[in-house]
Amino acid sequence: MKSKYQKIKGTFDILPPETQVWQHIESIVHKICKQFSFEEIRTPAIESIDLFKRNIGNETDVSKEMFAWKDQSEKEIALKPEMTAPVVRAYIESGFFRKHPLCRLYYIDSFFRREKPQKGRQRQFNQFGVEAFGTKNSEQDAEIILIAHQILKKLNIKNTNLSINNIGDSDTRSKYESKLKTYFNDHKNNLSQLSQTRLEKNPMRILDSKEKEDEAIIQNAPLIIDLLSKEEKTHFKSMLKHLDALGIKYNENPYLVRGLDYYNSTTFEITTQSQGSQNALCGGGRYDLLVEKMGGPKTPAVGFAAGIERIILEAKQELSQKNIDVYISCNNEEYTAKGFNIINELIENGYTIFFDTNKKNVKNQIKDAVKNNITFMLIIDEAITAKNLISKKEKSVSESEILNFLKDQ
RNA sequence: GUAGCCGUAGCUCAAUUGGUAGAGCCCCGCAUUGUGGUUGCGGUUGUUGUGGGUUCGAGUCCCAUCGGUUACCCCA
Repeated sequence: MKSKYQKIKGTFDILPPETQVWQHIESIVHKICKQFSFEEIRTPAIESIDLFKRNIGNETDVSKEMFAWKDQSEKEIALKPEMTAPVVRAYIESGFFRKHPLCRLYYIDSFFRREKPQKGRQRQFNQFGVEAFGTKNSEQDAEIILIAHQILKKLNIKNTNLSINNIGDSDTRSKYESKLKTYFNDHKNNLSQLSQTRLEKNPMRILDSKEKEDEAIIQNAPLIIDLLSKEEKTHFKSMLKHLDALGIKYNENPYLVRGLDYYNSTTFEITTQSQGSQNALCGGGRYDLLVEKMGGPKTPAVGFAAGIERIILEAKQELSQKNIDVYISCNNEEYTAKGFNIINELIENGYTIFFDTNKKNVKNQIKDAVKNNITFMLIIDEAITAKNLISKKEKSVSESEILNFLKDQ
């Protein structure tokens, strides 16, 4: 049907029965996070635009892709494009760190980015994620990865690939970036056309290149791990040891270096092997300096975020049928009050009912009930007929006998 | 932001070189079967995404626009 209105570009409705899939994922996230003693945080959909501009990364790129506007008092507002900055803001603003030296939070929420929509990439999209503040120990990095691993496992997502790297501090990174630039410049003529333009704008992107001619050059590129401090190397090694102990398979990926300005030390990403460029399910890492940069006390932190839309593309879950216990037919207006009283009692006793307020004729109601796999049917008129649609038993009952009839079958 | 492809009933799709917009499923009703996953008959649903243009005539050709999709850019 043609609607007078249509949804905004890059947004989508989640309709039944697909809502079941979303509920399923959300319940698993809640459950696993709580098992690890992470607590849920919810923050506003809108924030001051500076929160993101200043703290996420390249200022112009970031603001270009945000939904932002000036409100009536000329204040610049943005719909949140991600959750780390709002969580850190709330963490500092609430003084939470005073009560909880080790603060562990998780969220499930919608975010907004004004990008061109693609498969698995919408303008309003949904993520869940966790953030742990207060320790720089490698056990916390490993626990974060374990949570992501457990959630994906419970969602029955197979063929995932965990890539891990350590990118050191921002000093290391800028050193590495210039080293990389020099290296690629030396091999400029052999690089693909695309990568030659990247060389000026974003040399680290070349490491992700899919062009064949770039492969060999990338393989011999300098590695960031060689520039790491002794401390960082130890941290990295012990985290990998924890993962080994857990039997979690990983890939050391020295090229996993791009990302936000605020990341340091551990970074990781979980991808699937299915095709297409949008294959990252989950990404995260350490951001030990962000809390301090945003005006809080010096607090190390680590976390991840996972895209629910992409996970749904991977988790091909079977939809369960509607689970209705009792089909109610009450077509005679004279007995509507009686019908409603029965319905109310069934609900209070935990039954799921379907009341045909359309008042189709009884024959078609029976067909309807059978088609929907409903076991019991109550036909309420002057008398009440209770039917078991499977055993085909049928009985005329009084109002007080209904519950017994349902139990006995 | 750039480029390619696509848009017909609630869904899946037809419609010859431009010539009366259709089918299946779903839904609704009637009958039939042993009142129940059967079968038969009948019925509803469209400004062919929207707006212009060419033409005697446009779902079909042209332009614009909106939306979807794929690749690039980017990816918090």
